[in-house]
Amino acid sequence: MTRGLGRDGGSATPRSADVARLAGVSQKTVSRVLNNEPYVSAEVRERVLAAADQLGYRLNQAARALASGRSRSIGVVSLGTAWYGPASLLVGVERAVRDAGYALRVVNTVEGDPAGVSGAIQLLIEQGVDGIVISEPIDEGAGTVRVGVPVLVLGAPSAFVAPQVVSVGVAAEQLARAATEHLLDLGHSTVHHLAGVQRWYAARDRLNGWRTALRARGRAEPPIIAGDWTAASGYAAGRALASGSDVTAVFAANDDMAIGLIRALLEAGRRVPDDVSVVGFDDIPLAAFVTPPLTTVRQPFDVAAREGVKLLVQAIEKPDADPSTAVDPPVELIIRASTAPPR
Amino acid sequence: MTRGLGRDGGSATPRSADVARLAGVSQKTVSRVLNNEPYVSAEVRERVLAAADQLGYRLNQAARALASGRSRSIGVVSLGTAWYGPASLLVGVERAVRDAGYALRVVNTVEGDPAGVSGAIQLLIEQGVDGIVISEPIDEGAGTVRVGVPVLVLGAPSAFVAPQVVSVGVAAEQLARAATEHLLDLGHSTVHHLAGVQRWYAARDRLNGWRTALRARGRAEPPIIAGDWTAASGYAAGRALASGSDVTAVFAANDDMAIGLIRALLEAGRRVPDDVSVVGFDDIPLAAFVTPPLTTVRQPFDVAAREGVKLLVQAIEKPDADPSTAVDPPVELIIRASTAPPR
DNA sequence: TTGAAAGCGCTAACAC
DNA sequence: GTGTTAGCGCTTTCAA
Repeated sequence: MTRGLGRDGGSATPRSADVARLAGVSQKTVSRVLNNEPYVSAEVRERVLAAADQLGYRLNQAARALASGRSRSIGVVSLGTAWYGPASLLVGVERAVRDAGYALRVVNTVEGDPAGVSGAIQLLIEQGVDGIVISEPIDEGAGTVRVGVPVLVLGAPSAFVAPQVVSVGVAAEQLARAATEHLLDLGHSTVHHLAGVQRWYAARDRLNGWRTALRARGRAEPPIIAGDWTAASGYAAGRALASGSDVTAVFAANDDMAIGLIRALLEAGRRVPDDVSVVGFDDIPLAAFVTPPLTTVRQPFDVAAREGVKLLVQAIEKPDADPSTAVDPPVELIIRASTAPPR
Repeated sequence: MTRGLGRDGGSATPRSADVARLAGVSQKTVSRVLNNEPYVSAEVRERVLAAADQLGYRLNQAARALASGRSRSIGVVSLGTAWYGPASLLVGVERAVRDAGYALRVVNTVEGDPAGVSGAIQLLIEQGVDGIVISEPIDEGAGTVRVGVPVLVLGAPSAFVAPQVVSVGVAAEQLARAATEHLLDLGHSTVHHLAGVQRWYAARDRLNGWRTALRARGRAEPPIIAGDWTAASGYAAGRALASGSDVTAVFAANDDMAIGLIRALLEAGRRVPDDVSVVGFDDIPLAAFVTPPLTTVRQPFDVAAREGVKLLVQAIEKPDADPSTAVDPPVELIIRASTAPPR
């Protein structure tokens, strides 16, 4: 693989031996300097760095990976959607991985893909990643997946066997509970739940948080309304719900469904929040600008990604160290205008 | 780099020599089979494949990259945001790259990052990518960037010097023109434009399309309203606009701004579309579910990504072939309820 | 504190 | 059709 200016950018790509020659040292010394190894005199270090700079030298990562057995790259398995949650998580992961000095490789899974997560992991393993991030896992019913490198599961614990499995939550359950309690605190006798796709652990977490809040106060648990994360499914749920006059409060598993739901409610002549209060989940950028502005909860994606990757890198670089546990990020409930006390 | 089950998944990771031994052939023959090279008898091929399967053999990509000078990976420079446009493009690129048999490496740029796009490209080059995708480039004023591998620019042409530069548009200009013409066709005497950040080529394309439509009909060109892509900036623009009673039609450079704009208009007592018609850009999943449902245009992200990556792979694998040009995807205008004839 | 030699696991070029 | 011989550009011993 050619590098620097690349394929045939005029002169041949310099290698570490060229740098060594120019600096008047051995090739190994160049390697030492480039890897910040000790036992190099400051004077030699300077000389090597200057030579490398002069030549426009860039390290060949493939050679390094082959010789060292480590690729300094991390792979992420992400959902192949442009939805706000997964997309935000990916942005956070990229940032954290780059800051840690690793390269990022991405493989998306698509709904209905037979290979699924384990297929994506296989692809990443072949590419020689040092660690794997599973972003917002879904339950594929495939049982346990065995992996030979440390794994970080972001979003919800899942079934993996690996040298080390780090799991960092995105506070979904606490947030769902907080959202439900907000509605209860407002005086609603109970709260309906418009759920996400239950194969997603994220959907289960939200459902569990809702259920926990209800039970803690001894409230009736209304039948769950099934959604599929899309605004269209929220809209369909809203049409069905509009006829049930006993519904005064709904907690939707994401903002898109909440917005679809509200639209259907409005069309059916039910006012929000006067007749029905609605809480969403995600705090998408638009949440403050829909009508009415949406009360919702915000997931700490950036914190989760940063903390999680930190732990993953630790597991990669110090396999024997005790896995330190991640901090629980603060729960953020954003109260806007889609919730009010019942009439 | 250890592979297969990985780091220390019980037994040592098998190499091609192990497969060769088991199959009773030379190591080179294994290589031939694995690379689908000709001149291998069907019988031997079977035997090798069976042996590889039995051993759970996985090719070591680092070794392959080092020996062949090609990494079979493509790097993408993307914006570090979870916004719908960039996120959709990334999903499309990942899909297309994987389907082409390449691995994907991602480096995001962040607003205000001094290294910017050229820094991201450097990182990718060091990682040994065979080609680079620039997703939705922005003008950093850094002049021309030199790269040694083929480059695909997705969204708008930009300044690159590379062995081959492929540019595939996402039809932004035609779509902006169609959006503006829709408003004109409805009978509006002119159309205001709520623009995106002008450093983004995407924003310039939309502005140009709007301007072209106006000029083609000899209409007055109202002063441009500056936005920053966010709903908040659309909201601010809406408040300012609400007082100008001459405004009857607005084309916003994305849906988020359109939605913020509409909200401000509504709050100020101006009805949409009765008093003011609004067209957005992107067709985000929520566009159909806001109030009123948003008339907008849809960018062919998936087509652009697929076509673009096809051309890029061609440039990588057949550097001397004539660069075939991409097809122009069809323009899609989605008329919903935020536009109507002026009163 | 530095250097020489020996691979890492593949593909490339050439022989047979 | 198949095998042999050399590397790819680094890191890892081990010596000095």
